[in-house]
Amino acid sequence: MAESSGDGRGKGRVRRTQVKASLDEERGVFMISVAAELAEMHPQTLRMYEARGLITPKRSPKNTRLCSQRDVERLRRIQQMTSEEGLNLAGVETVLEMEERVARMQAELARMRKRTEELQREMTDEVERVRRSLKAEIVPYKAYDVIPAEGDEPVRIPVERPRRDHPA
Amino acid sequence: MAESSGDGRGKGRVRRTQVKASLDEERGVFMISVAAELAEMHPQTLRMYEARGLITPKRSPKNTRLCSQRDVERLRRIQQMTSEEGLNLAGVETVLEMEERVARMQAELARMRKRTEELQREMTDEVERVRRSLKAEIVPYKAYDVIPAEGDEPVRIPVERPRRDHPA
DNA sequence: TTGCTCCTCACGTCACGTGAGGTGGC
DNA sequence: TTGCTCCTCACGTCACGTGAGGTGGC
Repeated sequence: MAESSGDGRGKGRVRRTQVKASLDEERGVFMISVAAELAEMHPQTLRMYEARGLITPKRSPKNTRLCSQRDVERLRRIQQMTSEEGLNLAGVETVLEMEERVARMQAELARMRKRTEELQREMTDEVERVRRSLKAEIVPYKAYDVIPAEGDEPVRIPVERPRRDHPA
Repeated sequence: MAESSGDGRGKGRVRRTQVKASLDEERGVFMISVAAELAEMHPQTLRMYEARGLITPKRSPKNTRLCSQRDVERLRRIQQMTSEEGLNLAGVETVLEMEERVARMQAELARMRKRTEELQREMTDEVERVRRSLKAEIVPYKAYDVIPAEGDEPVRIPVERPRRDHPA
C-alpha cells in the first residue's frame, strides 16, 4: 500500500490529513460572490436557494453568508439538476433526499455483503476447526477401540475397521 | 394466513388469483375519458404525459388509447407529485426512476437479510452437527488426555479436569 | 345527431432566475 | 469612493395545464 511506504510517518499522517480535509469541507470559507462563481450561478440565486432551505451556509459575525466546500458541491449538483435535467426546486429537494436514502441503502448493502462473506468464512473456519480437533482426537486411536475401565487400568483392544472421515 | 385456511384449495387458488390480477393490471381497459376521471385529471393532460413518455398506454385497433390499472396508478402517483409536492415533469421522471431503483435495492436488502439469517442458522447447525459427532467419539475418553506415541505403543495419562461440552 | 376519439394551436398561470434599488460596514 | 454585503420588489421567460377548434368513426 502506498500509504505505509515512503517516509515512515505514513499512517498517522494520512489520518490527520483526512480529518483535516473533512473538517475543511464543512467549514464556511467562501463569501457569496465566490461561492456563486464556483458554482457558476448568480449570487441572488444562491440567496434564493438558502431561503428555500436547499443550502444552509454559515454566517459570519457580521451576518455575511459563508459557504463551505460541501455547500458549493451541493450547489453544483443543484445547478446540474435544474439546468441540465430541467428539474424545478421541488424536484431538486425530493431528489436530494432520495439520493441520501439511496446512499444509505448502498452502504447498508455493502455492509451486509461483507457480513455475509465474513459469516461464510467463519462458518468454514469453525467447521474446519471442529473437524480438526475431532481428527486430532480420533486419529491416534484409529487402529484401536478403547473401553475405559472403572479404575486406573484402562483396557485397550486392537480392532480392524475402515477409517471414517478419510474415504480413499 | 387467511389464504390457506377455508376450503382447502387454498394455495392453487391464491396463485391463480394472483396471476390473473397481475395480468389484469397490465391490460388496457380504460379509454382516455375514464382513465382521466379515475386519475382525476384532464384527458388532454393525459395525452401530454404520454407524449412525454411518462405513460405508455396500449392502443386499440382504431388507435384509441387504452390505459391499464397500472397506468392509472402511475397517473395518480404523477398527479400527487405535481399537485401536492409541486414537482415538474422532469422531476417526476427522475423520481419515478429513482423509486424503481429504491424498490430494487429494498428487495435486494430483504434477500440478503434472509440469506444472512439462513447462513447463521446453517452455521450453527453444521457446527452443532460436527460437535455432536465429535462428542459421540470422545465421550468415552472423557477422563483422559492422550499423547500419541510414534510407534504402536500409545501412552495414556489419567488427568483430573472438568469435562468440556458438559457444563454442570 | 350526439358524444366520444384523434390531433394541433394558443393562452393563462405560476415558478424561477435575475436585475434594480436602497442599506450598511470594511 | 469603490466594491462588497444585506434585503425586497418586480419583471421576463418558460413549463405546464387546459380550452378551443377541426377531424373521424361508432
